Amino acid sequence: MHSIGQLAKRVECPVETLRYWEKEGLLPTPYRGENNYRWYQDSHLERALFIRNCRNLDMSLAEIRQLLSYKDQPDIRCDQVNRLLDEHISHVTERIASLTLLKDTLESLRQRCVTEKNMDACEILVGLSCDQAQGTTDKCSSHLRGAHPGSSRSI
Amino acid sequence: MHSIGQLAKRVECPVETLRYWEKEGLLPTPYRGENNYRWYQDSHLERALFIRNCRNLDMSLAEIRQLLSYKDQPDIRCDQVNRLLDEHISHVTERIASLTLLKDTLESLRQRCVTEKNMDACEILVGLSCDQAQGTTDKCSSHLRGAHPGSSRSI
DNA sequence: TAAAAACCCTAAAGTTACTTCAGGGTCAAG
DNA sequence: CTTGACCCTGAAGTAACTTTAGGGTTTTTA
Repeated sequence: MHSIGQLAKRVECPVETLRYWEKEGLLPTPYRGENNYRWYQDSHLERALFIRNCRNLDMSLAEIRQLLSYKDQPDIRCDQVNRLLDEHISHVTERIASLTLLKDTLESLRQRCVTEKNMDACEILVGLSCDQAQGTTDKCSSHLRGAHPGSSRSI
Repeated sequence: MHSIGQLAKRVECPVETLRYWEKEGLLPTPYRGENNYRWYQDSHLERALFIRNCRNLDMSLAEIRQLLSYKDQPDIRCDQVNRLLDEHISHVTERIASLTLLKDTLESLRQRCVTEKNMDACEILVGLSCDQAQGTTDKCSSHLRGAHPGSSRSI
């Protein structure tokens, strides 16, 4: 039996995140002591590790929910797991490609101003003001986050 | 003079986004007709294009706000613009590196299940349940989004 | 000319995956 | 017995919108 703090240490995530996963139905509700504290079994630990591993692999909670539901039906075929993973991999691949394009655009934009000029002569600002589409218009990545995520998931 | 719908077409973004940028102080409040409709001038168009271009380059609204404030002081030196861009480029570079690592991990995980097994024998699920940290623990990218952004910014 | 379609408005809530905050119990150590 | 570490809940905040609800206006079509 682990307290929520102990579980958090083992899983290397904040206590609040565990409570959040529980509220979202990803982590089963644990036993409560008479002081209303949560007490977790090893099965909870395993599940929490699974979730954290998936999150480290940048899967969404929706994807993880899917995966968990597959996992809870041991008798069916696992090709759906394979498919989910394949799709996730292709999303990541797409995102890499789009960010690489982005980087090229940013670097060529940066090249336009190598000397220190005044603002009104800065070629970067000129480049940004024009009507041509700059960078990826990003039709692809409706699924993958871009360049400014929330704060980190460190312990 | 453009109506908000016309501006949205030119800028290739939803009408709601323009109203949002205005509320956030990025786009100046336009003239209002007697029916309370917004009417934009060419200066608004230019500004909106600037913002959209920056967004296409995956800059945050905070970064854009900075850039716009530089732009509004034509007499000062533009080295701050260069610095902002350099930082943004390095964020994007970091994110690419971390996603590339991620992809490797995902692909090696995917290799573990090439045949169709039952769920309880699926090596992928086994791999995801283990205690070892999988993928990037992502200490770097407190600034760059990951793999699941909001819905796209298409028109 | 009247009704339907297209366009405009505001304010508020929803999205993701948490984090932070406010306010308050519980427990072990000194 | 009090200080600090730990636990609880519920609500609000984060980014950059999107969606919804509810309601005007203008243009088009029948």
